[in-house]
Amino acid sequence: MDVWGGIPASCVHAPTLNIENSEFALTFIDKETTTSQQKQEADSAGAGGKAAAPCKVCGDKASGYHYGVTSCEGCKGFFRRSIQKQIEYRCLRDGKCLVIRLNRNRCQFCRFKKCLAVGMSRDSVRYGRVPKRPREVVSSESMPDLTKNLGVGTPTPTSSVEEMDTDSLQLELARDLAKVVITAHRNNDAYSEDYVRSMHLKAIIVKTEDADNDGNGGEEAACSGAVRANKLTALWYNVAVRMTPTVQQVVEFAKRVPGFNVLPQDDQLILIKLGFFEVWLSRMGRISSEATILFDDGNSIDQTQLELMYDIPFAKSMLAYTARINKMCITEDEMALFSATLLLSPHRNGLSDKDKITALHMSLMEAFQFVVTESGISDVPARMEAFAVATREARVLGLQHNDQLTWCRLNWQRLVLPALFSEIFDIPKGEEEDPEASALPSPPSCSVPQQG
Amino acid sequence: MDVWGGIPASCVHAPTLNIENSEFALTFIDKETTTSQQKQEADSAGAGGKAAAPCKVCGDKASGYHYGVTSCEGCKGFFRRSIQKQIEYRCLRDGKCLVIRLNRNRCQFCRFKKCLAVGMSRDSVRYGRVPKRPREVVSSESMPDLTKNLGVGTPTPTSSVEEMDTDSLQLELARDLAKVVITAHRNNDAYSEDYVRSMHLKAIIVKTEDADNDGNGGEEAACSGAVRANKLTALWYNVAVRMTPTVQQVVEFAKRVPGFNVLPQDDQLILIKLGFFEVWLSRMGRISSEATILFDDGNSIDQTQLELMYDIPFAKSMLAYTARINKMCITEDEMALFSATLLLSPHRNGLSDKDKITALHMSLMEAFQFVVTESGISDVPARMEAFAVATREARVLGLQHNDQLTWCRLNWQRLVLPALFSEIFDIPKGEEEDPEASALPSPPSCSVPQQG
DNA sequence: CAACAAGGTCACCAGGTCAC
DNA sequence: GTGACCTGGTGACCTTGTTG
Ligand SMILES: [Zn+2]
Ligand SMILES: [Zn+2]
Ligand SMILES: [Zn+2]
Ligand SMILES: [Zn+2]
Repeated sequence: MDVWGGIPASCVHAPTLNIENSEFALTFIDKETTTSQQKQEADSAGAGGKAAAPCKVCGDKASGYHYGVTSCEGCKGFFRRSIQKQIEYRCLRDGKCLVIRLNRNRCQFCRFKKCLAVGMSRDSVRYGRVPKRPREVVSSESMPDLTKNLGVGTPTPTSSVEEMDTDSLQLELARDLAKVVITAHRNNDAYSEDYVRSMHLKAIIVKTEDADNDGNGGEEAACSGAVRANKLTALWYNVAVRMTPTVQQVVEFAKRVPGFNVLPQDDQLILIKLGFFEVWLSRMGRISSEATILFDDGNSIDQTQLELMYDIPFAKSMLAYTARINKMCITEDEMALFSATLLLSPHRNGLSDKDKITALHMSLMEAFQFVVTESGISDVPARMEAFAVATREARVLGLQHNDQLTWCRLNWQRLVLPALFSEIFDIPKGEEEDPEASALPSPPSCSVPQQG
Repeated sequence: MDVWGGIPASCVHAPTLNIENSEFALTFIDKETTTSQQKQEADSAGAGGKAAAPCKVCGDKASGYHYGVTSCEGCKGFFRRSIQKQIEYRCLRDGKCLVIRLNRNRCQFCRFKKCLAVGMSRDSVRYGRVPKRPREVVSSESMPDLTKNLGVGTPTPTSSVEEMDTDSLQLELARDLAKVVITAHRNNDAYSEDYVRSMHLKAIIVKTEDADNDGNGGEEAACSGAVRANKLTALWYNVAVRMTPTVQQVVEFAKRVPGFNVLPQDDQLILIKLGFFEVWLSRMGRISSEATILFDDGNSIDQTQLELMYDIPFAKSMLAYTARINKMCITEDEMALFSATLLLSPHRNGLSDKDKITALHMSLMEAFQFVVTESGISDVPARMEAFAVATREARVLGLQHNDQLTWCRLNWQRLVLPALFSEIFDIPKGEEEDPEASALPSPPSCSVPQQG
């Protein structure tokens, strides 16, 4: 067979082919249908078979649903070892290694980061037989106050996220959606743009007002158990008091994001509970520097204090993230859409109506892009990519944050925290019989990027 | 020793090839693998007594499966040290030293070369327990859905796949496509990333081996017709011999790009014939400088020689292009997608199914963008634009190259060129005479790792 | 029960070590 | 610089426990 001979005249000068020599020519473009056929039968199998599920972490063949994520045996084992032992991984490069099957073992740090990023968590385990409808385990128990806050209202002009046809229609919808989200943000944010601008410089000069007003003095005290506990109690109180109003704002904001309040109540709760910290920290980033986090009342908390409340890597990550946000000089319109996309994340564990949230998220991303485009910035894709990077970083922080609350959950009895704060972070409160508090998972604590 | 002028005079007219006198770095691959280690393939079966598995590099007793190859402790350690430090080896002889246990420490260059040739690579490591059941890899060559989607010609699949939205599905497809293309590239490229890195510096120090030592003295000699013809004959021979193995690799690569082999045969041939030079030159750019083009056997060709083979502007353009590519520090993953987009260019003349190729090209561009994004580079759009510029430059070169072959096509009778080379560049070739043609470098079907 | 996932197991290999 | 040897991480299987 003359593979070269079939070429159109325009391409061929002399269609002579020496079959003798060109044994490569024969293996060339020839058949090879044997292999492609055999793999088809192996893969497709029955109609609609779902044999080829890739690992969400590395893309290898997944062996099942491990720690809340479809993953392979390797990543499963790796994640298990990582959370069992207190392993501090470290990236030898910039912390952005690509994690694929071929090189997943080159950088443990980035592999673990990817595990967290795709949602792996000890809390996300699902035991027993797989449910018919996608459903997972989360502490979705009764939530009196928070539930009440969410209410039942449907006052927003929710544009149905059903069918979208034309590009222009899509653009129209994106613009409308953006407008609604921006308004919702403006009505539920303590900061005006001017306020942010005025505080921007102040953040640098504001003295760190120490929160330990318990009179124990020595800030570098050896942190004996008692002293440390007292300090922590005061710290958490001061932080919680200043954080709690934002919970209210974020809930109100979420309610006004079109489509949010038609979601199942449980899903709404999950989105708020798991998304709040990311949104809060992003808001903080607007006026915080890389040395401190500044609250809206002018008080700030510095790295030392954060390292006391959380662990050192996480504190550093928090500050790195706020510094990143700060550096981006995000406009309030962008912050509105960014917050919405953080909240309406379809990846949260336990969501029952993932499809709808995915659709919502897509619409929000379009609106986000619209806002960025309209802002007149030169390089829109770069800006969107910067937000994507920030989103990933925020997601990792959000996942880790849950584990950072162990001390609070263990010492809830000595803490004085606003009810809403305790609820949103699953911290035990009085009147609840909770002898199992000690059975909470121990802190995996892991590793955290340190780069700026 | 002068490689480029090293063709015996008797070869100029007579078709008898004496490859013994000429460097042929790639021949050793074939020689070794086919003769001494034929039964090596049986090790994967693992049936019964497999007592003495020989090292694929030196034949010593292997200690296991290291870097994707059954090898001994010595070669394992040698390869590890070679890729850890930036060691540049150099062969003191002709680059085809036999590597066996007794003399494996005689020439590091040839030992490392052999390691690479038998498939040693960081990407090929196999961790953990050896699978008892033959492993089913998702990626690699099994992508029925992807192929189907690409084959239909609609880059935006609308069919419902599980519970994925269109956007993430498209991203999923891009990722899968990228994975397949990258695997195809890795399996069909003489250079591993480690090899490129190790050769990178060497390119600078390699001396330009001049071609004119034919005794005519003055290098600026007026190049009388006969002299020039002899020089050109030798030059073309040496270049062609070193270029030809890449043809096979590019063909194999193309065949593994999803959707390629469902194209009409004629279109496949057109794409390869018109795209090969661009892909080849891009590959060369990885290890070439702006002064020379370096082949994988360590020999290089400089501007003067290029100007002899082609014309002066084209030679300059070639070197400018390789310099550009070199400067971009393209990763192997990027090279994979870049090569694919070069090959699957819908603009080639004579294509019958342009629509399908256009769709393929679009999908590849998405996968390309995905790879660049995932690489963690800061400015993705700028990077993509750089590749777009390179693509345009390559296209111009590809078009011009066809005209640069005039001398070859006119003087085909005095030339001795590999059949495949003549075919892909439409250089006339004598009828199937040559009983000696079988002495041609046997098809280097070499070097494909293919671990089990 | 059957299906399914966490955790354990231990055959494996990358990388380091240190007499040569 | 080499390679026999060691240590620690890896992942294909296996065991144990949970859930429908
Ligand atoms: Zn994995
Ligand atoms: Zn890394
Ligand atoms: Zn060996
Ligand atoms: Zn040598």
